[in-house]
Amino acid sequence: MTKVLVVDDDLTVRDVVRRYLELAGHEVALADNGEDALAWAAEHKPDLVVLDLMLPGIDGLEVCRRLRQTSAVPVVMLTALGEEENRIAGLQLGADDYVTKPFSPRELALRVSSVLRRAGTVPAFEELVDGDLRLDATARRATRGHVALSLTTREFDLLAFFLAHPGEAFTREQLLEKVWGWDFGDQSTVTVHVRRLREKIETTPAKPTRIATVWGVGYRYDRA
Amino acid sequence: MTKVLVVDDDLTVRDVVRRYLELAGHEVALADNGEDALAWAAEHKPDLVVLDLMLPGIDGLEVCRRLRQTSAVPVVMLTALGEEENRIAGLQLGADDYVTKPFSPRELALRVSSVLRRAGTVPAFEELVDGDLRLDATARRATRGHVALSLTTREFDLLAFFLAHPGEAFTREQLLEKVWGWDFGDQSTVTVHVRRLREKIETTPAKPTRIATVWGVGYRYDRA
DNA sequence: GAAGTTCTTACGGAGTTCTGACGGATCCCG
DNA sequence: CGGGATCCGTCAGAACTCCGTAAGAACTTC
Repeated sequence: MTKVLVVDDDLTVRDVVRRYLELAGHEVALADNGEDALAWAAEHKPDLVVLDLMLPGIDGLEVCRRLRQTSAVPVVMLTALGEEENRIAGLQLGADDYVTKPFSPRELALRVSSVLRRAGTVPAFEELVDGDLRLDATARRATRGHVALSLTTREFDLLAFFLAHPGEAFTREQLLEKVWGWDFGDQSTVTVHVRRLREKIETTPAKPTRIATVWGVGYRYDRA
Repeated sequence: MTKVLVVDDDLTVRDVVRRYLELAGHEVALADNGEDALAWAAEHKPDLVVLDLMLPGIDGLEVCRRLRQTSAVPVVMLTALGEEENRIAGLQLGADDYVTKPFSPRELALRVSSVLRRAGTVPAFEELVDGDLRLDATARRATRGHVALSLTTREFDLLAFFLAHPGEAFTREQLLEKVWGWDFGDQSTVTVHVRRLREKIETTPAKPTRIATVWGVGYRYDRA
């Protein structure tokens, strides 16, 4: 498991980012200021740091500079619009990528994965396989036998989660939390996505053999 | 047997939660305030704590914090809707999962099992086995030999209870209380469900060998 | 054989899941 | 910028499953 340190003074940002990174399989630590971030990083050696540019006390640029004095840890910068000059400075200081606020958390998670891959922290290929079903997490590509499945982002995430937890029953609420990252919401969202996914991976969608309905509970993925 | 401590100031909640957790095979202790909970936990080392956020005296967050000072016991938080901020704080303090009130007791039991599994307290698959009958609580799946049994929720719960208490005779009233969680009700409900269950697990339903009728009393499960 | 108990069957309501459709949002390409 | 396609979440109605109840038949006990 890769350790990612997220540094931002905004609680909401921290929380959203944390959730998405965890969803992507990272272990996440949080800090709301530069001092704590540096202290934590010195002790725990994170695999990557997500760093807000604007911070109370020591600002992001300075944090980045100091991080680089002692390690080569990859850094992804969060910059607000109109901080162009700083962003350029950040890149020169060795930030490996940057994301502009307001940003989509999913995009951030993607960039983080991409940087980790480039840095060689994470293997280039991560596969989930069950029977003739094959899911390449890195390329975000799915195949059944030799046929490519055109799954949407959500469908891919959902199937990936199922493949990672075969034989375990989950409620819609749990799936909503684990896959969508929502704490509340319409559970029929799950129902419909399961249906769409079945449409694509089941031989007979009306009589599913892979994604089983657990009546009164939710769904369960059964290995072939 | 795993020991679970349930902390809630509402008697009804405690009672319902207790019943469902016992049904899932846990040993349950109750506390209605933080002080008692901490004292009990210090002495008895529970495997997991179900903790209400709103408590008289020491609140749930503080209880969680103190628990964590002395042990790594997993915590599942109960939060009311609209306590979003607290919930987030709870997770940061190390709650392993949370359930929002009003919650389905069945879902809570599922989450508890899930957390215990993640924590490694409990093996990945918890099975009740008798002869060729096999009942997987995690997957909520039942098989006989290699054939999957399509049990309904009630049937599953009923069979699980029987398998957990083989050779012991129960009155319909007791079953109604232990499995249904009812304090009163039509006892023929039990009769009919036993019949339906026999239909699915007995070789010759009319001459049952597993679920025996104890005339004038109720039923008893006999190991194969 | 009578009384009490259990078995069996059937039914309707409640709850759950499935299905198809719709409108908004986003992305892509011209 | 526009236009089109895709994807996503929501909804409402249909279809289905499950459950509790009732009522008569069959069985056990005395």
